[in-house]
Amino acid sequence: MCAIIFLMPAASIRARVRAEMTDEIKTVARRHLAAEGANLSLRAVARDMGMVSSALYRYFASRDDLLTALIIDGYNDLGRAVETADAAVPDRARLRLRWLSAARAVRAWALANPAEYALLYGSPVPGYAAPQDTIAAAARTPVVLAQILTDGYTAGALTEPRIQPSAPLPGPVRADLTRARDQIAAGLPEELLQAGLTSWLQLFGVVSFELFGQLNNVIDARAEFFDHQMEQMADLMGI
Amino acid sequence: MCAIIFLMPAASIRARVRAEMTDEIKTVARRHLAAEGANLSLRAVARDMGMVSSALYRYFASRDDLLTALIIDGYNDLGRAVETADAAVPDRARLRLRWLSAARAVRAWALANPAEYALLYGSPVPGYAAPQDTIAAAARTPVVLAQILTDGYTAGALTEPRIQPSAPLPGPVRADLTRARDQIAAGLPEELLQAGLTSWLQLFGVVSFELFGQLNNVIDARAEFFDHQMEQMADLMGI
DNA sequence: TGTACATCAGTGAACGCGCGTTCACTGATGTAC
DNA sequence: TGTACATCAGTGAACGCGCGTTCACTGATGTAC
Repeated sequence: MCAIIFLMPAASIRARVRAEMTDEIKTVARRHLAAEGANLSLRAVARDMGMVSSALYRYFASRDDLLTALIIDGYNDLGRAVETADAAVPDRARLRLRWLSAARAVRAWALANPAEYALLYGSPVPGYAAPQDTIAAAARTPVVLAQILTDGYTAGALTEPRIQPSAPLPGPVRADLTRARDQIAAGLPEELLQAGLTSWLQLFGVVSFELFGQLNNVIDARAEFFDHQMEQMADLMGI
Repeated sequence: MCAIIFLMPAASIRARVRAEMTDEIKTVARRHLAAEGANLSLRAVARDMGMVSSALYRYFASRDDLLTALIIDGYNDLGRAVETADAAVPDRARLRLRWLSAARAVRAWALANPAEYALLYGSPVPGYAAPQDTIAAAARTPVVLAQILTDGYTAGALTEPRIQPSAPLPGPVRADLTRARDQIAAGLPEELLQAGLTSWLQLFGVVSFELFGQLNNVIDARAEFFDHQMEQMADLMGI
């Protein structure tokens, strides 16, 4: 018993320290990202940690690997925030409230972590190609939004978007939506998913424009504007 | 007469060569932007032109100045494309067609000039602050979109968005819209401008998501999807 | 019309930085017998 | 329980690059008298 208590931790202490170091590197890197945009410098991170730059290679095989880890963390962090915001609405049938809550969580996270947001949703970093590993993490936020619609549809509260588009879905688009539906929103009619997609685009469009400066000198009442846009999207989805 | 013909050009020949050089520098810089993203290197541009890097300082006071020039050119180029697309619709009363034409011009320009698009609408370049000079050029595209609505309103074909939001415009947002209206869309009701803003956001949201890779593995039928989104926005505006 | 002078584009060297990555190494910690 | 060996984190020097910007200069072109 004693042997287990004292030997097991001894075995994993190195692993634990390693995990802590890895986390600290990412934390420092995130701070640098915030200060300098996507020009992340390994040497600067190492300097900040009081290490020699080559030491980082014990934790990440390359600068790109560190970037990838930051991106995955970012998607997960945002996804978690959105999930939490949605889950915070006790009455699961109040779809509009859930949508607003989730949307506000996206904006709040983006404002709190502008550099990471830019890393995820801004222009691609030159010379960096995001690996497939990021996909699952990136999907968390859309999954929450789709779930809101699916819940409404399953409960019968939602049958089609309140606002009918004047033109039917083009065939190829419908095919894309069917595929997406089967992955993250089982059973949802394509028309509803389409309205959800529009809302998803609007959500990130507004946040990106606000963060990247396109709303400067245009809209000052940022929070009110955002809320109004999201209300409008709720209208569009019919929730 | 001969004196004028031969002396005047002599005086301006230096100016003309200078203008041509300036243009060539920008052209080469644009090519580099396309290849490497926002990490524009003066030395690389000079190398490509067969010049020594310090020679560029005869034309641009600094790297930031060159970037600013590229940004202004970009906004103007995009604006010109959108203006042309709008003007290409002979029947000025066909608002929906004008909107679709202008929107498609934005997407086409972005796909043809992805790096410049990223420079204008992507994450801000680290350490670079866009000067006020860019504002007028940046406004060209929104002005076209606002003009379409203003034309419809002036002609009486358009009185309010076809889709009434469930909530009225919040006061501060209305104030922002009034100010924007007085600048670029004289006489337009705030509600219509608001619908236009939503469409503007959606337009650039879709284009950015497509360009920055967020639609990968989601939507393959890019052009059809885009058109459908824009039709939907036309519905929203009531044009 | 011809000459002296001013303007200007471009050169080449230098300053003072930065970067990612590799590699042989030291010394501490963990493992197996 | 003690000892020999293996694993691993971190070092420090180096490689081979890159960058923006300044500055004194040359030599051609344009201007004024």
